[in-house]
Amino acid sequence: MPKSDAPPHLVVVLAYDDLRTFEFGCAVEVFALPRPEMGPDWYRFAVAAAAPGPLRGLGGITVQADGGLELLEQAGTIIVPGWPGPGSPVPAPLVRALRDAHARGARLAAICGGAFVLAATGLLAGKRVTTHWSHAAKLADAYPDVDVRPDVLYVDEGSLLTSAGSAAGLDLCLHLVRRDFGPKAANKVARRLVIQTHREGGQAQYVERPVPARSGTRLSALLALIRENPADDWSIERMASRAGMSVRGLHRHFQSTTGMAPGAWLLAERIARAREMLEDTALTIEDIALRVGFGAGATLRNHFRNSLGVTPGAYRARFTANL
DNA sequence: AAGAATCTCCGCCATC
DNA sequence: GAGATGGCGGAGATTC
Repeated sequence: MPKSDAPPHLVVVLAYDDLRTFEFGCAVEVFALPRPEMGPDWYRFAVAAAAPGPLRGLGGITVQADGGLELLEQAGTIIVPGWPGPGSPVPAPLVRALRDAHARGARLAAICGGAFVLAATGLLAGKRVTTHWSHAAKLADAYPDVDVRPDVLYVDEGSLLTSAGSAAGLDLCLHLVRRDFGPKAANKVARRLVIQTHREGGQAQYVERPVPARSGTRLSALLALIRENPADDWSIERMASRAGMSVRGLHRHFQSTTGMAPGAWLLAERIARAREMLEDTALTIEDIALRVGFGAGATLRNHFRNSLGVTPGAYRARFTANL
């Protein structure tokens, strides 16, 4: 977490001619939106032009950057949102600016084809890296000393991060938020993203859908198991013994990887599942309750109402009416 | 619709 | 000495 006496962490996103607007948008969505609720330490944001000259984006828009490469000198994180093509040359001044920034301690994060830009700096040698699946082979050919992993969403090598195609850029950006501000903040941002794309009428709140845990976490096997069998009896004690830790330890691990207490996570998971069943099955609410692990329909109704602001019946009616 | 039994959460401290 | 871990207990939530 940034210290409160330092100026907030500056995120600089590169813009270039023929800009990949979708990848660019991922970074904007996470880092550039005003988020007063996140407090005064939240990121500052700027767009830097990778080269002089007019900048157009895919889709025909024109882009106005905040400045040129000099912005990279103050950046804590630099994001390369795609790149026009694997064969597109990376300008020497850009390479130099990225190297300097990295030497100074800045993080470099590439979305999709942006990995080619990072590779051109030579900093990726020996590192694990990913990119869009359709470019993976080209990247590996062009840079034999880079360890290309085509099958992951993103790779965190500390100060060098890369993500797979398009939308994986969101996962990468959320990952950065989690690193900087913790899982709770990442969940908040993630939830916001969903609200904006799926906005429904009224003030209905959304279940906190937990940010997926990094695989390899001590908890990830347990979480998967619970998701497969939500109806089982998942007392805290049973979860703990499944995960091979004490109850207290389970609490702590849940908090740190998920941002929620075990019970709260389980509840959110069961409600999310119930919601899916309301949407695409005709099961009775009683049935759904049992299948997702509530002891009775009344319990489901209570929790559903509490976290979504609608009764299950009303939710189903509205959902099917909106189809 | 209300209440008693049970479970969960989390700060605190000792321990490894 | 920092960092993770485990146990305890009480306020509060949950269940039926």
